[in-house]
Amino acid sequence: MAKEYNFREIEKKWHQRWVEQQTYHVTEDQNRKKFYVLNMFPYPSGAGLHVGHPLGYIASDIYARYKRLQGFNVLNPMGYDAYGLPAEQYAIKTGQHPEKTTFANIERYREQLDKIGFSFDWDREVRTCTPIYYKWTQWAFQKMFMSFFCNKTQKAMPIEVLTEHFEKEGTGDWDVACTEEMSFTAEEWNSWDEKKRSDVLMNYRLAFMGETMVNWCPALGTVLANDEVVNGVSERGGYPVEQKKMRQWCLRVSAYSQRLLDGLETIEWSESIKETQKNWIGRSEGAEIKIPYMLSAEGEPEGAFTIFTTRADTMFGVTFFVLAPESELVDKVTTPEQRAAVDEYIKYVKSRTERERMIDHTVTGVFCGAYGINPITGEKCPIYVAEYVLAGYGTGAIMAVPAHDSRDYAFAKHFNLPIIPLVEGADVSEESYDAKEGIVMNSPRTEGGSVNYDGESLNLNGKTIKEAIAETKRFVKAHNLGRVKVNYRLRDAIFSRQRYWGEPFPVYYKNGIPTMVPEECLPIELPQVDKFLPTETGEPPLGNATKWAWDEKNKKIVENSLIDQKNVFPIELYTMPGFAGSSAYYLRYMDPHNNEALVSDKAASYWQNVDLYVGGSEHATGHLIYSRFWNKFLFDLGVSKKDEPFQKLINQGMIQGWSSFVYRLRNTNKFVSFDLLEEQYDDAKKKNIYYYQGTEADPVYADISMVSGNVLNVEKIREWTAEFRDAEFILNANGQYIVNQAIEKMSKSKYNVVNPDDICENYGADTLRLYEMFLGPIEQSKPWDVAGIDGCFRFLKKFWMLFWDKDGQLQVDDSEPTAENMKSLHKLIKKVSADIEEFSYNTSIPAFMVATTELTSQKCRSRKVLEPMIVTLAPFCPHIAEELWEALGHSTTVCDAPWPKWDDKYLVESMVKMPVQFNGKVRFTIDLAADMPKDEIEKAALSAPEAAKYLEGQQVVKTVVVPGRIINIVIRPA
RNA sequence: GCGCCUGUGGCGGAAUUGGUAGACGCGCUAGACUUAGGAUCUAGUUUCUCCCGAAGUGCAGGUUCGAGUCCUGUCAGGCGCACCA
Repeated sequence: MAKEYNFREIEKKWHQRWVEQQTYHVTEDQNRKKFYVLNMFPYPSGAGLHVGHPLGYIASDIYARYKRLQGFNVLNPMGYDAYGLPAEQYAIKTGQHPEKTTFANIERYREQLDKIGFSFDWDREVRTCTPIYYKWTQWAFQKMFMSFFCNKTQKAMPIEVLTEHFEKEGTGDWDVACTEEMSFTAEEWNSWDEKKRSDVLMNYRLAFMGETMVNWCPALGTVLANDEVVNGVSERGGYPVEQKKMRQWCLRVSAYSQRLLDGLETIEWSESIKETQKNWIGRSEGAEIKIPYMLSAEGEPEGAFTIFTTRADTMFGVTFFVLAPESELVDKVTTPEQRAAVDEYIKYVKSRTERERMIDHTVTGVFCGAYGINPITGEKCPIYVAEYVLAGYGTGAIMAVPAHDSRDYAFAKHFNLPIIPLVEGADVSEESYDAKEGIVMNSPRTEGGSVNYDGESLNLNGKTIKEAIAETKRFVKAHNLGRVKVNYRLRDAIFSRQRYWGEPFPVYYKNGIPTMVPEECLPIELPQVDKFLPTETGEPPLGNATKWAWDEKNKKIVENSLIDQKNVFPIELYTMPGFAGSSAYYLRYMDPHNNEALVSDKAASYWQNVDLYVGGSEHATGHLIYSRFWNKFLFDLGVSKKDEPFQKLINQGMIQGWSSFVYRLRNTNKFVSFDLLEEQYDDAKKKNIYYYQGTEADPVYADISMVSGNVLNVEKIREWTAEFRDAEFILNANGQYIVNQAIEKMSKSKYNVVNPDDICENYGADTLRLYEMFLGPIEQSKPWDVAGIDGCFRFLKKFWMLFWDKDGQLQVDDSEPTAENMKSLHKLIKKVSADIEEFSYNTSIPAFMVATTELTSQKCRSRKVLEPMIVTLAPFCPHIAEELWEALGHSTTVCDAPWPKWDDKYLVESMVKMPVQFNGKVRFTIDLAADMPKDEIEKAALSAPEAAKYLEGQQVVKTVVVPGRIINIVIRPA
């Protein structure tokens, strides 16, 4: 009887063994080099793991195991991003405490993960919702509150440094990051009371409370960060989002804009994700220019506002100015005559949702009545209010150059404003010329068309646009008309949410002043509430807590009834957003049980930062920005030891599922087979509409388990839900019901989820691991398709049979391997080593298959070949590798074996390959030994047996050695 | 509109620095062993052609002795940002 590959027994055995022997437990071993592998930790959703989740985990596990075999001390932890909206919404619906459902989901995740055989060190598990973990989230927030950012040194510093400065010099000319630029003297600062100083400091703190425009989602009852809003609706749930001015906690992420941009140059991330971050940060170099304005066409200027432009060269083409409707300036520049029109316009703008504004780009706007004076030309131009100018970017005011900006152009055409071309040869009769190329003209248009400052007036005619921009900036700066300015699109992150299931803020309100709970009292634990909804008075859910007040003297949380505003004060009702807990978790893994520090200096110094980070690219503008920001702050504090948290990033693609649709005739309970429907494209809705005998049919999801191929199992779907039980199914001529299929993201709501447990059950974890890697390049999205899984399973069976004879006896001996054996082995080692380094695991699997087939047909028995084979396979399929390793008589785990080294000497078969004739020449490819001199290459080529048949009877005229490994031999027929 | 990425058989996808295109798997075809096979094994499988042979990596050019790979243009698909001045 042959010995069967019994994966169930093998995998169960080794899962137990690994736990008993703590095979994957790591400590800070100073004698070994560290390697830190990290997966983006999952949110434990109620749906459990699907086959897409493990894709990245398997890829990183292979790398972690490979690095360990190479002798590195590998940290490969796992945990849970446990705060989140779904658990809270489930709680609102059912009354179940989110902690209960979250922990239940975590148990389920753990069970599923354990089946796949990862090398995680579970002793280091973190859960963001546990007090021991979020203590350090709160701690970091407090540190940010107690810090400001110096633009000169580009570093965070303690806020005391700034207050000392204010006491002595007021604002002075210290360039620090702030919400709005302020200017006050030391006397003023010293005269202010505590409340006023607190308000002023909010302008500088890295974590601050600010009155800002926020994305308010009424359906979710909370504010959202910019990256949580997609196409004007909430990312979760797809509810409408509106702009609202609210007091919220914010993080001054924008202070780090330049460092976030510069850091991208030092890390190994894909170009596309770096590009996405660059776009999101959105650096633009330009100039701010002061524009004096007057309320009537005659008279003296009454004030000035500032505009921002990247095209300073176009100052001579300005024909009007535009303010954002939300800008505070609007009020000042509106004349009594225009007041009614402006008010009405602003009312109109406010009535529009974010989404409407995004989709609809019709030209709207209104004249304010005032005129701005162009400081370069001295011309007076009308000031408009229009929604195409955004309050949040630049100064919320622009100079309009219709000839060279398409938005200004559309506006000018609509309101019949003049258009002045400034570039030679540019035709602006139909559209604007936006390109930054060409020679400047009309600048100035006439003699004296350029205002003289201190004996100098600007003339740009004949210059290239690039030169003209530089020259104008110089001019503006030299004559104090404005300043050179770099703007960033990156906004500060809104850091508070009106929800229950999140980290509470360690903040109480002392007579209206936000005050930090002392550090030694952390964490402030999330209070119990009986309802998870907002209170009747519209307070956030924490308003339902009855014991949520801070006793300042006794330093503890007490009943709300004790609030007296002398010793006992109310605690913050907001909670932190999802990204709070996930921003520094990689540091916590280094030292997860430490209650004295986020991470000890010793652990942080040893592990440094994450060498390899694996996760989805959907976090490009969220987590991956926040986390880099958070880390840079902690780096400034000296807690983190590296400026960038994630050295190398691999974005695994999504595994998509096949969704199936059945079609219900509208207002009936009849379902029609897809092939009987007529299809029509609807331009307005941009999708296909289906009809059956004139009645429209609506798609309904059918669970993937009820479909084989594209045929629906009608009996099964009847049992599925009540909706289908009594339905009538109209079948096609073959008596089948055909479904429509589409490839979509795997999701519970689309009924297309494939669970990895089934694969583990039927084929084993090793096959699942192998197959997920074999599906295609790790970074690509691809649909799940079980078609090829048998191939992987067959391979493992073949590999297994390499070791056992017909009677189930081990057939490995100590014989010397043949040259052929060694070639098969070393080819494999070379290929797999290179593939793992480059994350192209999908191509190492064929190499395994080829080597196994070759060694099987060679009847290889040699331990010297088969043992390294096992080690090479171990990162991919650890269970089968362990089993065989043990069978070969080893008492230690295969994880501690050395990774085999390949040797080229077994691979070079012959010196000369591929002789080809052309134009009287013969061309050879030669495998070069390391430093072979040129004349030896020639000699080898000419004397090679393969060359003989081409060179026989011919006269060699010339030989040319091309750099690389090509040699051309010119011959003349004898 | 701006930026980034990708185009190779029926399918997923391979092809060191430019060097025999289509590895490996799926599917398909034929055969073997079988009562049977959706088990296993063997052979074949880019296209055209009776064969010899020829063509062939979205399309059109270019560089090169030689291009899937490099360059230019173009088309198609995907992703990101988007009245960002």
